[in-house]
Amino acid sequence: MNDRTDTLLKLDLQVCFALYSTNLAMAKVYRKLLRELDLTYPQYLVMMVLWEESTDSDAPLSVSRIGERLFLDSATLTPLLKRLESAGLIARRRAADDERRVEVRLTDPGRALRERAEAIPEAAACASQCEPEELAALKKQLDDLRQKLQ
Amino acid sequence: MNDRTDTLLKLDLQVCFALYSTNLAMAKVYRKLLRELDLTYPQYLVMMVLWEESTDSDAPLSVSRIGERLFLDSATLTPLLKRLESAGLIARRRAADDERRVEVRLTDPGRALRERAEAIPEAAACASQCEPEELAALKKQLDDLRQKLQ
DNA sequence: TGCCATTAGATAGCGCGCTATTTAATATCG
DNA sequence: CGATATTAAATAGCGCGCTATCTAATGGCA
Repeated sequence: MNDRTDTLLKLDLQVCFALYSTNLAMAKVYRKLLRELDLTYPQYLVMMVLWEESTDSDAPLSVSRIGERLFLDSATLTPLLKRLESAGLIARRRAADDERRVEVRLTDPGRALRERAEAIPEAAACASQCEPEELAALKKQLDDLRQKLQ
Repeated sequence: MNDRTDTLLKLDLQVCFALYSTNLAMAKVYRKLLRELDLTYPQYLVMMVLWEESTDSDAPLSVSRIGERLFLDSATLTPLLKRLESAGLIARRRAADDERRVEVRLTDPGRALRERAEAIPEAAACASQCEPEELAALKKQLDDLRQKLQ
C-alpha cells in the first residue's frame, strides 16, 4: 500500500467520523431548541414536510410519501407518526380509495405549531456561527456525497 | 423578515437535513461493509480507537478516554463495550489504583480483527466515489462546524 | 477522623433507524 | 373468476444516543 492510498484511506475514515460526530453535535443543538415545542428532530422534519406540502391544499400525504422526502421507511415512521398523532398534531386515516395507504393530515394545533417553529432555524443558524456561503458549500457537498452513496 | 434572512434560514435547514440524511446513508454503507466483521459502526469506531492507542503499548484505555475521542458518554459506551466484551474482542477490568475507572484492553482476537478491518476503508472510499480533495474539503468543513456547535 | 463534594461508571427509560417478517389490500394474469 | 404477485403499512427485536438518576470510590478539608 503506497502513501497516496494510505492517505486516502485514513482521510476517508476521518470524513465518516466527522460526519457522524457533527451530526450528533447538530442533534444536540436541535434537541435543546425543539424542547419547547415538545418535538424531536425527526418529528420536526415530518412536521416540516407536512407544513410544506399539506398546509395550503390540505391534501393528505401517505406514509411512503413522507418517507420519500426524508429517506425513512415505515418501520421508522409508523411509531413516530403515532406519537405525533397522540400529541394531537396530526391525524392518520386509511385512504378510502386504497385501504393500504394511510393518509396523514395536519390538525389545527399541528398547523398552529408552525408559527412557533419558525423561530427554530434562526436559532440554529445562530448556533452554527457560519456564514451563508459556508453553509451553502457544505450542503452542496453533503448532497453530492449522499447521492453517490445511494 | 427580509429576503437575505429568509434565504439563510431555509438554507440552514437544508444543511441540517443534508447532514442528517447523508449520515444515515453513510451508516447504511458501513453497515453492509461491517456485517462480515460482526461490528456496528460505533463498535468499529471504538475498535479503531483501541487499535490506534492501545495495540503497541498495550496500555489500557478508560471508558471516559474512549468517550473523549468519540464524543460519547458512559451511558452509550457501557452497553456497547459489554457487547464487544461478550464478543471476545476486548476485556474490561476495574483499575487497581482507582476502582472507579474501568480499563479497556484488546484481546488477541480483538487485535487480530484489525487485519480484516483494514479492507473496510478502501471499500467505503470506493462507495463514496469521491476524490481525496473533495473528501478533505468536506472533512474540514464538518470539523469546523462541529467545533462551532460544541 | 469524619463530613461533603467530586468523579467514573452503570442503570432505567425513551425515541429513533434498522432488518426481517407479517398482515391486509390491490393488481395481474391465465 | 380465482390464484398469485405486488404493494403499503405495521410489528418485533436490536443497538445506539440521550437525559436523569444512582452507586461506589476518591479527594479535600476542617
